[in-house]
Amino acid sequence: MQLQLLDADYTLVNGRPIVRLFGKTEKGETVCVIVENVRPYFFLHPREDIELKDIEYELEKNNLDYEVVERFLPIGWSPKPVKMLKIIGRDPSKIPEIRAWISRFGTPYEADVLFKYRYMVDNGLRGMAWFSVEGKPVQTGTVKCKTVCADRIKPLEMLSNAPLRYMALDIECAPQSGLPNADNDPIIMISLVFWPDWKGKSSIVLVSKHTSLPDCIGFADETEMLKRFKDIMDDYDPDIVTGYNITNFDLPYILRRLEVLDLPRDLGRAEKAAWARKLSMTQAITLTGRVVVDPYDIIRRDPWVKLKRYDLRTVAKSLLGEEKLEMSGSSEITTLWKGGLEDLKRLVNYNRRDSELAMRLLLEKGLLDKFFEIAKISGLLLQDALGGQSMRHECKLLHEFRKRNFVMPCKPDGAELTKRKAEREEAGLKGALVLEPETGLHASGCTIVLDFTSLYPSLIKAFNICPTTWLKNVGPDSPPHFTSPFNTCFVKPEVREGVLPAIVRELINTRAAVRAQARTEVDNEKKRILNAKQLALKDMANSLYGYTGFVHGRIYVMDIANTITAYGRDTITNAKKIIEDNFPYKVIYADTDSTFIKTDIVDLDAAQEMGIKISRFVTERLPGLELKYEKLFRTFLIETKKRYAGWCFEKEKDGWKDKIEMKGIETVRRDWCALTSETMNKVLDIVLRDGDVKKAAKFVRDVIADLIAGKVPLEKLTIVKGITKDLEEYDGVQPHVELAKKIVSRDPTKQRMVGERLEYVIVKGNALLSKRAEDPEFVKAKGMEIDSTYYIENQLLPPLERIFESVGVSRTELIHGTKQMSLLSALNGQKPTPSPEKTVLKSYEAIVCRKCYWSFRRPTLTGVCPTCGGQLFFSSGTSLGKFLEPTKS
DNA sequence: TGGCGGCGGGG
DNA sequence: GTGTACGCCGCCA
Repeated sequence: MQLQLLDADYTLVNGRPIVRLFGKTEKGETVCVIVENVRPYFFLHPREDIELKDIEYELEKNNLDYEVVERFLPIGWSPKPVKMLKIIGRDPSKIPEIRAWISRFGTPYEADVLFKYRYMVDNGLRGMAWFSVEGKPVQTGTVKCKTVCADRIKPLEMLSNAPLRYMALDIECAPQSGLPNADNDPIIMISLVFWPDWKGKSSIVLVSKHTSLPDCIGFADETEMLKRFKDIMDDYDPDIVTGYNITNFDLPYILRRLEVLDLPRDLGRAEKAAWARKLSMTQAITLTGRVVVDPYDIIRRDPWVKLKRYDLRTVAKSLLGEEKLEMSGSSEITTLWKGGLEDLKRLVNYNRRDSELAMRLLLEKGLLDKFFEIAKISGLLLQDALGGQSMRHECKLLHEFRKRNFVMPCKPDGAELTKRKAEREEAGLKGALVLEPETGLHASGCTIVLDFTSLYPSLIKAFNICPTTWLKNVGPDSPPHFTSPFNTCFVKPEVREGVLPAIVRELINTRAAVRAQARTEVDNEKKRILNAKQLALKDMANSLYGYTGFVHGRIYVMDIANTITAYGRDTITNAKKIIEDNFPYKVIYADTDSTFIKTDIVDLDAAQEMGIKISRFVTERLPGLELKYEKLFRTFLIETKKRYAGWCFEKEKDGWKDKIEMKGIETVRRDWCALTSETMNKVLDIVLRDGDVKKAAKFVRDVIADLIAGKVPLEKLTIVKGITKDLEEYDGVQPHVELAKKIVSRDPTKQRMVGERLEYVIVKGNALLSKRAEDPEFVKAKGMEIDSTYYIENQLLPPLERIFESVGVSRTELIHGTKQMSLLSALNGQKPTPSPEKTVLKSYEAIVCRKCYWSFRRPTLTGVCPTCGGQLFFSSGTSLGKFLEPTKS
């Protein structure tokens, strides 16, 4: 039988552990493979002064077996392995105790590896990978699916994935007041969406009162409903359980309700009760044999998805173009629940839609694809592959260390952690090099961006950087080695290839092969898997460096993390020098692994050609590394380190494609109103595409004028913030909290505002700013006036000022000529006339008339503006509008 | 610049 | 379950 490994756990039978592997056949059947006769173990490296017989006595006393084995120590190069004890126990859960007392004899290794992983690693099994089983069917009474007792298990190499069953769920509850509390507030409704269908239905809504609405099942009460919910779980038997924010809300809530109502909680494929453990903020839910997938978790952590908010409404809208149904908070749910048939119908539809959206996000956006591959590469079970980065590397390293006869250190305990943190505090981990940018607008020629491909992984590989190759003490007898810019030494690969370098090599080579394969693959399903796989390989390679500097990691050695970044800084500095020594261009900015080269080339094709030429030139001179042409900016504006925007051009099959690209300059932020975001975008657009700073400044003045004239619609001025706790609990004054208090005092039916999301605008008045937050509807109804000064000062100008300052337009110039000028000056006690000395000049590309904004390439002979006689000042790129050649796009 | 405090998603 | 772990943003000094 061939199975794809979906999940695993262990359980004790007659005091002895058995491993249970939950696998899927090619046809989608679920099989639980039972493995007997596996014992927990770990390694002990005894102290020099300890005699074997000292330990032997203790081991015997505690009914433990042992073997003397030879293993390499993980930190620091040594030519020979050392003698260690492999301590073999019986009950995995007893290992921590054993480890605690045995530590007085030496250093334990791998004493904290989860038992299921111990087995998997020892047998070459990886999550979502295939394996073959020979065995006999058995009945256990504890596992709900077909069960086989294994005689022989062998890992297999297969690309395909078994068909899985998905179930999305969403609950509703009607709290009496405020936030729902699982101890008291019942679940009123559960929507379930199935893929593929369950009994011909794609969805069903369970309702905790009698109803005859279509595709619904009504029950006498919550208890009956929950009983049926579990029955459906067992009957449909999903592999994947999903739902929006289910890990943090729905599942823990359901589990608590089952507990309160004294109902069984075995929602998985075995007898074990499902359980939720609280981490720092998020929880983790374990359903044996199934995988809980929360689209919220995945989307929020996806670096490609940048949204203002990550609620289901925003996410569904932007990723699926789909709307959530209208519902104005939990108080409305309670109202509808108490209402008539139409109300119930609306609630049911609302409930059903949320499950549908979660399911669609998961399936249509292929959210799991990459994680399947991460599981296969790292060896983690799918459930764990959905978690953080560190576990992936830990698992991968465990596999690779074992293959080479190395042992893995345990995770740091509290004392070790304190030590590491102190060490870091003192010596510090020096990061990447970020060059001080030449701020301002660069518009006279294209700015070329060249990136080192996978810089840190390449460095690890090129210089054999690894704890296992690290020469702690270098002497005349030391084997051939590299000496790093951090003054650390690593033996050369011909002496021994490090484990990290080997992992990186495999990841990089496999990725290249997978990408090549993906290009020629015609089958769409296979192509999708291959693409997910290359992304997973890239993720793994790029985050390996991070693991070497991860305080909670098993191979944390600050010297190694420091070595990698030191090589990185050296590399980028070298690249800059090579470029500037050999080409007539300047590197105006560089960050970690990318360089920005300013040229005088206006033609896009010529600029790209030059970029490729430079990248080849540099690559030839830096062995083991590749500097690659990335993209070009026709115009490029940089404010500070890490904050820039550019008119980006990328050549595609059907010609040049352009867009405005921004890094660090946020045009969307949840505490900004729409007007700010819109104005920011428009300003960058004018500056970069038209190259016309004066036009951009005028645009801002117009917006300010509209604002003062009250012509800006309220919707664009609305700021949204949520009330998260009882109003009395807030200390300090915040606008939305003050508004909530007002709403409560105006409307006695409103009790608590917890959980409400408030929209507000700031109105004119003499009171403190926070006290002047108002409900937009109330403002409309009462015809109140908004506080334009607030919007200009606090919303519009701060982000805009930074942009304009970098192109040499000061705040005073920005608002010059608007009524606001005098208004603000009066407020700030400033002189109303712009003072030229205060004008910020950072980049000098043009000379502009202060009065009419006409611009010149050189200072005029008279020293004043020939058109209007106005005073001239230096600016950057202001005259661009006149000499920018139209491009092919 | 750095440290502190609050908040996220869900109903 | 042989585990014990956030990370960003705004405010204020």
